[in-house]
Amino acid sequence: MSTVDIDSLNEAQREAVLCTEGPLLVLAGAGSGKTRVLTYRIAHMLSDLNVQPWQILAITFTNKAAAEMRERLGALVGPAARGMWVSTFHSMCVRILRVDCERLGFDKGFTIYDDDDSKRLVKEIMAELDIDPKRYPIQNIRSRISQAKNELIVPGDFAKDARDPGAKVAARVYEKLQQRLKAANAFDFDDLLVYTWLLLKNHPDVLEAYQDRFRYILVDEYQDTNHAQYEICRMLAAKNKNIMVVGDDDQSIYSWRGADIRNILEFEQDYPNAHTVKLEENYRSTGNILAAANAVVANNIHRKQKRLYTQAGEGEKINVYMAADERDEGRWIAAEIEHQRAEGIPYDQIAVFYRTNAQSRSLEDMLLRAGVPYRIVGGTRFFDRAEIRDVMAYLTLLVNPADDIAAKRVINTPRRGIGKTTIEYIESAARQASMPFMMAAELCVADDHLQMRARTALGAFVSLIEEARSYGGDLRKVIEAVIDKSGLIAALQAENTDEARGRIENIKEFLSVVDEYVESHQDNDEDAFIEVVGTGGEEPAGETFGDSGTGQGQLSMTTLVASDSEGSFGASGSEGLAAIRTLSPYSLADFIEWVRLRTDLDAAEAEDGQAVTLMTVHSSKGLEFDCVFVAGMEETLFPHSNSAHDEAGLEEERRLAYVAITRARKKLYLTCAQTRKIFGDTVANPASRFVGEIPSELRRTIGLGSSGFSGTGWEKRGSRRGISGSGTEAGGGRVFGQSSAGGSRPRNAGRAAGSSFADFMGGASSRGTSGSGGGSGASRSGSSLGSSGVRTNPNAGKKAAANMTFAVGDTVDHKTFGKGKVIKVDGDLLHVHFAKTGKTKKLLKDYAPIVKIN
DNA sequence: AATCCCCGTCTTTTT
DNA sequence: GACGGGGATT
Repeated sequence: MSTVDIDSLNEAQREAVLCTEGPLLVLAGAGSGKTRVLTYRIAHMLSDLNVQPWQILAITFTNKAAAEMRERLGALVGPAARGMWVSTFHSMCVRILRVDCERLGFDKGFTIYDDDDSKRLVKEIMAELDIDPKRYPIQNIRSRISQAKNELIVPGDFAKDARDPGAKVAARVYEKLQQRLKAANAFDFDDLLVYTWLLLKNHPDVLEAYQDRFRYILVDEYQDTNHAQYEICRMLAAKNKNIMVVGDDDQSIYSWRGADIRNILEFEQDYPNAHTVKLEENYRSTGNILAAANAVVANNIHRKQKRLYTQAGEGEKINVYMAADERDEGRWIAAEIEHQRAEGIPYDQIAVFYRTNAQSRSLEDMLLRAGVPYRIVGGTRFFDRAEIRDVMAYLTLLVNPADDIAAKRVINTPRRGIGKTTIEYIESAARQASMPFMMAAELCVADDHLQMRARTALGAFVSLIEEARSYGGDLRKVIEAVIDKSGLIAALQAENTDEARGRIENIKEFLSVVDEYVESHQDNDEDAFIEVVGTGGEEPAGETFGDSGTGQGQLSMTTLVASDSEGSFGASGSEGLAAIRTLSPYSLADFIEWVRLRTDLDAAEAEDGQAVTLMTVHSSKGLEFDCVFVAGMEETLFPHSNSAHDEAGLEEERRLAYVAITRARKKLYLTCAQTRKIFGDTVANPASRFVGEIPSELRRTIGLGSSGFSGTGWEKRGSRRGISGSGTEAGGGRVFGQSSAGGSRPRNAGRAAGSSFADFMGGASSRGTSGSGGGSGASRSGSSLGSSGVRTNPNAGKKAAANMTFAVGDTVDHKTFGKGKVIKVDGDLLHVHFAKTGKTKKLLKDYAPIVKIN
């Protein structure tokens, strides 16, 4: 009778699927069929329990996860899932705010500030408040503010509790930041959560409408929720208490973003009658891979005890490759990928993970040279490119004239002769009249304090924007016209450089993103009447912020928001239910919103299919591959030195390693490089302790130093037998040769293999690895991994301050300033007085070229 | 107003 | 080693 094949589930999975009423906590180990449970549960509700799709709210963390769930649901129940809400926390908040943000004093045309925008704004504010960014680094202030927002601490309370000077400064910035954001009719990422919380908290009717609408709530990756997200969930679920949360404390890797593991650990306290289900059978990985993952994460003290098991066979051992340097590492990975491919594993079943985005460079380079097709997920994102941001700023400015950051970005981009003085003049005019920058700019056209040249240029810009606001019709055509009128393309063409041509290509690519958007939202209008259920059928179309007084053609783009009439239609049918608006393929505002909440451009990836995937470990969460490489398994990189100082940080790094390992189905490779270029310097780091935490019988070491490697790298260094004299000498020479060769090589210097063959082959140590891969031919003569950096790198002598500790009174030797005395230690920051200059310098202990003298 | 060059900072991870 | 900011130069 059921359309859902319950029998294909194991007992625990079935229990979770069938338990639809009341609070439910599902502890789902890696690869235990979590997504399957989620989708089956929803399908079960829809087809067996007569639950309406719009009564279900499924929340995920990434767009990727949301897309996957939607897809799998579609496959399971087809169109029955229409109108159901599967979204990320952030896009859910945007939609809620779009409907009722006026109650919070925002206009419906609000825009979303991404990281870069918000950073610019904070920078501006700090300049206005005359705060020295040297003393109070912007990211430090921003992260304090962000933390406060995640904890739902409003500026007033934050200021009250501010004790240290940094917090006090942050409090001032925080207060002003919120004012400025509101004036700009903008939310930053954190605000989306905070304001949604405020809305629900202060407007019981709104809250109730959503509570009535969302009778069933499902939250994925619950271990990654922060306090704000937790509160929003709690409020939404308070009435019906039908909330299911799924998570795994071992996969909590976002504490730096405010994720609070307690949310999952204390779920049972929040909901005393909560049902708990544990999914402990792993269906993904081989026995060895799972055993390795379990062994690593077992070193964490703060975790829920659990045992993940599999019925699969042992499978292959885990391969640990010791590379000479990061280029050798990339080269070997490329060769091994080809090898695996020859064995029948398709490219898209192979992934290479790394801890930091910076590592992707050398990996990319080597894959490119080896001709291995790859695609990168995340990293320097398409939408972060300057030219794309420029285009976006133009579009944003049309929809939200109050967006000062957007206005200032494009007022002189491309150059049109509006310089610093003019901009500053407009700024002060805007501040005095407390009006948006753009409005002040309009007035300044007629201001004779400004030079005629500037006024003419300004006038051209203002009318350009005003004219663009009158465009209407097909979204793609509108955007094309805006780009054309902006002069961006023309300016790039005039540059006539390869770089500029690349940028033009990117803008063209952007237009195909527009097409993609239009296409994928085409059918939204048809089912909008299911989805759009108005609280009061309001949603006035075409109303925009502030500029109604300026006359001129009103924004026809927002007039084109389609679902208005249908919204009212829906409202008449279902009184009191919360309004949800879908994205319209005709609305510029909706398009901008869509782009803003999009972090990955991997929708376009599906077609090319045949490529290896490169990404950070963080973005790998939730995915799986037959064959996984984890590059850069070295101390200071993974675990990252910034996290390795305290136990909590280290445990999170370990969970990260756990996530990486458990992505692999059949084959797992861990690689580390004996030396690596970081900040332009060659440094040597021992192998990651996480490698050593994998029982040696589960792994097989290949490559350099495989004979001498005994596993633990870090704590055993120095006592290692493998440090042979000859190896060290060879290593030293090579490092020297390599750094100069590497330095002179132009990046992306084409694929002319002939000229760079020697370069490609690198140093002597990589001789055996280039061609057929497999690592069998790798040199075994090299020095052991983990021999100290000072030894292998002659330059490192004065740079190996990392992991060293300093105390007040220590004497240090600085590469350029000579001898100095530590007079203050402030975390990683050292205050050092140098006799030679007579000055006190603040140095970061991990970066400064200093060495302790005893 | 635009460009160039020097300097310090920096790289965790993302919605 | 890259990038942005600040200052000097054109």
